[in-house]
Amino acid sequence: MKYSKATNYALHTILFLAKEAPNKPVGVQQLAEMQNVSPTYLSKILTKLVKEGMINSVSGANGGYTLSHNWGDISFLDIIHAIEGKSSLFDCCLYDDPKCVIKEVMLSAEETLENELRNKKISDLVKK
Amino acid sequence: MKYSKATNYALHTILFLAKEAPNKPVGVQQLAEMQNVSPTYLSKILTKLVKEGMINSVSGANGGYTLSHNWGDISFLDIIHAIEGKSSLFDCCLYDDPKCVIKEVMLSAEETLENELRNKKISDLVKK
DNA sequence: GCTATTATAGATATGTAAAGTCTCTAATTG
DNA sequence: CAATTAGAGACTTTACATATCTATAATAGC
Repeated sequence: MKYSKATNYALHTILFLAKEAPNKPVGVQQLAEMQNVSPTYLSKILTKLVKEGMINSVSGANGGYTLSHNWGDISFLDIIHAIEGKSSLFDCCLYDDPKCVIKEVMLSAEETLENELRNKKISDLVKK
Repeated sequence: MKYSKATNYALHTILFLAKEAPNKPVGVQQLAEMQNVSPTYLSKILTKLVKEGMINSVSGANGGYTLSHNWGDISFLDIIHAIEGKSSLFDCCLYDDPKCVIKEVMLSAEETLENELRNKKISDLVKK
């Protein structure tokens, strides 16, 4: 099990926007070159972030992507969920036994992980 | 990203052995039926646990799998590592920037997760 | 309004890893 | 020796991530 490269691209893109260009739009071309990934693929990833309201897109010449106004609240977990989906890390017990003790342990661990990622905001990394 | 079904099978198998048959060998046939998985596939998974010393195998008639003598120490993390491998959940930064702040956050979160899973022993679930 | 630029959408392709099967071999019991 | 059981290796199938390609839609600047 691994986080996807797409998540990696999404995190780095948002961090870049926050650090380098909080206001003016940056084209996917530039963002893609920086990360050595194809523009069309990155664009597909960024569209997910747009739909979740984390970034805005502007079509047309001099367009690109900007952070949404409330970007200060964006957490690592938000970005991960936007890209990877929100389903549980662990699918246990074919017939979905609600009392499965293994499931309980795994879900509790997952919650701990999510709490830590929820408390880490992109804006925390910009301040320094 | 998800934990594999193989991990699920491994966890359930070890818990079953701990609860129902801490000493006498149980054949893969029976273990597989319980979990609705093919015996050869489950056997492949259990062989990994044998190699990590968590369970023992006995060939021949009336053979099967038993827990190793020190099974009381086996943690969720041990089993997960045996099946999924030990590599990091997050591969960041193509050129492996050692100062990447995103990587730092992700690795720290992963460590938190692993700590919780390391502290959960299979034996904790048997006592109740 | 025209053209260049840029994002979005959809279809399709490729690569890789998980999940599972099949068959043969090795070990053990009785 | 025969029956039973685990282990090993080659192989297949399935699913999903990772793209790529092409066409469409929106916007800016002239």
